Formats: sequence, structure tokens, C-alpha cells
Amino acid sequence: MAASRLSDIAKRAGVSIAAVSIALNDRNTTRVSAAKRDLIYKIAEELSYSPNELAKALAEKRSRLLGLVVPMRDPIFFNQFIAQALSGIQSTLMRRGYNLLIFSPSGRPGRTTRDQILESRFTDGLLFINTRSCSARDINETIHELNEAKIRFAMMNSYYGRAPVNYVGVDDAAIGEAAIRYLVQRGHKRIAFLSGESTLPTHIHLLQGLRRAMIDFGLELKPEHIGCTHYDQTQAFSIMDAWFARKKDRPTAIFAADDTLLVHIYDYMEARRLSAPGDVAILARANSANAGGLRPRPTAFFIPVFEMGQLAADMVIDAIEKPERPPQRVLLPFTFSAGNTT
Amino acid sequence: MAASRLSDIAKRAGVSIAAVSIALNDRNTTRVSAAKRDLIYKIAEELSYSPNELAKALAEKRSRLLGLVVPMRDPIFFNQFIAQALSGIQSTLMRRGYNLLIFSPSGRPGRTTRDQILESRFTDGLLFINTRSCSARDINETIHELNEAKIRFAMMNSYYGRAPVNYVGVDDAAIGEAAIRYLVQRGHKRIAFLSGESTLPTHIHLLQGLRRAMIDFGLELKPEHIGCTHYDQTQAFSIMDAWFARKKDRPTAIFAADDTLLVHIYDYMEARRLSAPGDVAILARANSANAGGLRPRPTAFFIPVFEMGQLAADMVIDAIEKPERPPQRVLLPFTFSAGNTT
DNA sequence: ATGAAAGCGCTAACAC
DNA sequence: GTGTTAGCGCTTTCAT
Repeated sequence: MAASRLSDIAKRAGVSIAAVSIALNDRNTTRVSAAKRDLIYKIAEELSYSPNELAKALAEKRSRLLGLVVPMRDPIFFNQFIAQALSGIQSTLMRRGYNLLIFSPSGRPGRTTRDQILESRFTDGLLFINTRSCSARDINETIHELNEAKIRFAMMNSYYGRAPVNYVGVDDAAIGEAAIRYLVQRGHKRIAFLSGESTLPTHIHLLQGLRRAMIDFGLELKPEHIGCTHYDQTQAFSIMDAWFARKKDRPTAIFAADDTLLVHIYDYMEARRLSAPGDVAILARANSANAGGLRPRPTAFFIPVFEMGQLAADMVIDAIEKPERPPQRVLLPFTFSAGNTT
Repeated sequence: MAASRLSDIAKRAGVSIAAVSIALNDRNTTRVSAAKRDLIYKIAEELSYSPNELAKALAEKRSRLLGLVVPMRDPIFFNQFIAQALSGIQSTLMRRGYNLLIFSPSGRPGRTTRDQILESRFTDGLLFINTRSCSARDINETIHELNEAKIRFAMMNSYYGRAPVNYVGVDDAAIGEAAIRYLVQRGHKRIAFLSGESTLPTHIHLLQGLRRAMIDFGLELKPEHIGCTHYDQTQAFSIMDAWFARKKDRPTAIFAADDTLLVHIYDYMEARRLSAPGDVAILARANSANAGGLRPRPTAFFIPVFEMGQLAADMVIDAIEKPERPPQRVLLPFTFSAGNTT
């Protein structure tokens, strides 16, 4: 009743297990006579033989499995960012003949993702999609443990550290600079920045770029015009209310750090009966899969999430197949898309 | 440089491999003395030991891995139906301690999904999400091969056959009946049905229910009011144009077989400056994740996709863990949601 | 309590 | 060409 094995075929064909293995793995091998080979194939067919990949992987010391880790509480599959990244990852895996193992987040509260990963060595390597819930400290600890355990990996999206790891992200400082350049060229001087938590890599890098460019133009990003949130709408609303309270200092443009905040801004504008760009210009750093459907279409710098996924997957596989290659660190170019909000 | 093994720990601790295995797998075992156990844990920590799950799975004859197969051309992660199903699957896997293996569709044209699956015996079982591109024949052949190869599996969403397999779906015939009942009770007599290909299980079952209910009410579902499409908007438009061409026979209500078609109807109404329910009532069978955002909100029968995923995953795991249990076949109840289109 | 040894199903090195 | 042999890293009897 159990599935058939190489030994079953070998027995029936009257040949050795090795012969069966060789024949089945290479139709055109010369190491097995044509007659035997045909017999082997015939019997394999009869027995509906399918190899035990576990045994194969153990013997070959590689499973062609890539593990995916997304440190996130919410269901990952509803997240458009993740969906885009996964599609990119898939495209690379297809091309290079790997499959994807998605770890189920453990329900046990005491166990961290890290422990779990270390316990799950099915895979040849691991791919991390860092999210808003990854602090710099979390990430650095993870990196340390992975290196200790000699696990090959790559990370994508927002890493803030200097350790030599395979990483693909986007140059947020450059986005920040580009944002200011764009806005200032269109006459804006009082620019506000609506962002996430102040500890996030993305926030820090964007801010760096924004400040640098403002200084270049002889302008200033006022502290009260930097609004950090926990991605909470109420909080975002009260920040913007404060911005708009005084007619005089009111910002003429707002730059949003990501899609979620952009949507908060849209909601706010609707609630307060404001419109862009008439009352205030809106510019954003966004993921096209999320922001693509918004009306009016936002003017935005789009992050190449699909490509990030592709490249990150390639990086892990390279790390697996060419262990001598030093870790790569790539910042992908972003794209600009003019919409109707500036 | 390689990852450490049980034997490394055993050597350093001066104990047998078996002792290490036992100690590491059960902190409270009495089969290893406390002193040795502590030493073993200390050394494991020092060496950053993490077990080779491949070897473990081979020895235990189970990997706690579930394979997912989605016969679909497009990237699966952008599909809201799949995303919902995956979330349901994940929730079961978390609860029962399994991980998910997502097979990369093979680029090689000659190879079918089936061959690939049979070659990928990493998993303890397989979960199939049948889609619009699965013909009854495809599915039956797949089932046959899986049984031959003694692979445990479950299928979800639209299976049209009698073979005793683990299956979870929704009672489309009942939806069809409910649709007619709802519409007739609101005074509709000329009802049109916009659907997908006539060979799809869903189409067939819906039609069954629609017809049955119409007959019960002494009405008739006119052949010209059954519109089958390849999910192509142009085609859908011309079908509806034909329906609306003649003032006299014009349907007073349209029932859409799924979300895609519902969107075609919305687009059509906008293009032709029609409105629901004024010009025609719209009722649909839909997936809430897809149709939830539509405006006006559609009146619809919603399919419990998340629950289908959950249950399907439970079915495979049951099939794995309780092999003697006969295959289950469950049709989940749908929900009705009154919107503004009827 | 502890270790030796067999075995999971396969690959690969090596002899013949 | 073909078969024998020795692993891959782990679990699990079964003696001691």
C-alpha cells in the first residue's frame, strides 16, 4: 500500500538499485544498457513510481527549496506588497528550478521567528521580507543567528545596518531628495512629511534625503512638519489638523512615506473637504500595486517590488550555488509617475 | 564551515548520538541523565546546532509539509480568491504544525503540472485549488494519478465528478436556486444569467439550480438569456447588448456567476449609462474579497473562501494522520448580502 | 541510563 | 556497462 521505491523497481527488473537510479535520472545514459533501461522505465510506469524527494535531497545535500520568512502579524497573503514580492520571487524560482517553502508563523507566544527558522532546515536558503514590524535590532540579531547557524539568506526591503549581507532594497534617501527637488521646482517651500515610526529604516533614510535636499535649496524641513505615526488614521488626522490649523504656516505640499499614509491623506482630504493639488499638493513614495487604484491618481515615486523579489531570490540562490561569492547589496532604482495630486 | 550535526555534539559531549537525539527532542526525558542533558544543551547552543529537517523527515517518514497546487497561468498571489484561500490554509497549518510548500509552475512546456507533482514528494500531502482553467477531464486524470501514486490530497473549489475524494466546495446549485427565489419574490420574471464557459463545474451547477427553481415558479430560463463567456469583456458586452436590444424581452434582472463577470456588468452599465436596480437588477455569486469594494455594493451570495481553505487543509492533514478515514466531501454554506443593486 | 546498530530512500564513488 | 559499497543526518529499537 505504500508508495513504491527504487528497490521495488530493482527487484522486479532484476537489476541493482544503482542501475535504476542512474537510468531514471538520465534517459540517455550509456551506463545502463538500452534493454535494461527500457525495462526499468516500463516497471517504473507500472508501479507509478515517484521518487522520494526527501531521500534525494538528503543524499544530494540540497533540496532546491527556498524558505520564506515574513515577520508580520497579519495574514501575509492579503498584503499587496507581499503579493508583488512573492510574484517576483516565484518568477526567479521558476527560472532556476526551486520551490518555495512558506513557514507558518508559530502560535506559541514564547517562540520567536528566529528559533523557528533555525529549526526548519528543510531549505537550501532563506529569504526575508522585512516589514514595518522589524526593528533594526531584531534584524541584526536575526543576521547574527543565521550566520552562526551557517544558513544562507538574503533580505529585501528596509534593512538598516552595515553587516555584509545579501540585501536588495530601494534608495530611500534618493527618493527623499527627488521628492524635494520635484516639489521645490514646482514652487513649494513649506513641505510636510507624513511618515511611520521614527525608528524605521525607511523613515530614517527618507528623512535624510529630504533634509539634505532642503538644505541644498536653502530651505528647512520644520520639525513640526515631520509627522510620525503608528500607521493609525486618527493619529494621522490629528497631525494634519495641526498642520492646517494655522493659515500662515500651513504646508503647501505633503510627502507621504508609503501607501498606508497616502490613503490616510486621501481620507483626510475627503473628510475635511480639501482637494489636491488645489488646497495642498500630495506626493508619495508608494507601491504601485497598492496605490495604482487610487483616484485621483497620486503623483508618486514607485518602488519596484516585483523586481526586488526577483533579485532577492536570485541572491539567495547565488549564495547557495556559489558560496564563495561575497554578499551583494543592491539598491534598485525607483520610478516616478506624475499623477493629478501635484 | 558546514552546519553542525548530532554527531558533532555527541563527540564533544562524549556521549552517543542516540543520547543527543533523545535529549534534544525531549527536555524532560528520563532516558538521559540530568548532567549529560545539560551538557548536551550547552554544547548544542555553542555550536548553534539546528537539526537537519530533511534527515529527520526521512527517518520519521513525515515532513509536516503540505504542498499547494494551483493550476493557473497568471501569478497566483495577485488573485484575491487565492489569497483568501491561502490565508485559510495558513490558519489551519499554524494550528496543526505544518508548513506550506508552493510548487513553482514549470516553465517547460511539455511538462504538465501532474508530472511535476508526482516528482515532488517532499510533502506529506497535496492541496489543490481548482480554478477556471481546470476541466473536468483534467481533474479526473489528476485524481487518478494521485491515487495510483498513493499521494494524499484534497481539492477545493469546483470539482465535478463522483470519485470519492476529499473535497470542499460550495453548493452552487443551491446558490442558483436561491438566486431565482430571491429575484422572483421581488417580481422578476425575465432573468438572464451571465456565466463563464459552459463546461465549468460551477456553470453547470448554477444552471441546474437556476433551471430547477424557475420551473418551480412556472417560469423559464430562456436559452438566449444564458450568456457564456471566456471571461472576456468584449464578449460580455456584446452578450448584454443583445439582451438589451429588444425592449420587449429585455431581462429585468441579471445573475452573474462570479466576480469577474460582475465587474464586466458594472463596466457595461457605466458604458451604456444604465443603473441598477433602476434599469436592471444585478445579483451575483461572488467572493467577498473581490466584490467587497465595488460601488454600488452588489447584492450577492458570498462564497466562504477562507473557510474552504481552512477545511481543505484540515482534510489533507486528516488524510495524512488518519489514513483509515474515508474521504470527506463537504459543501459549505454560502452567505447572502443585500446590496444596492436589486 | 546508555550506546550500538539498523534503517529511512536515495546518490555517487569505485571496483569489476 | 554493471553491481557493490559507503554514506547523507537523523530516529528508533534493542541489548547492556
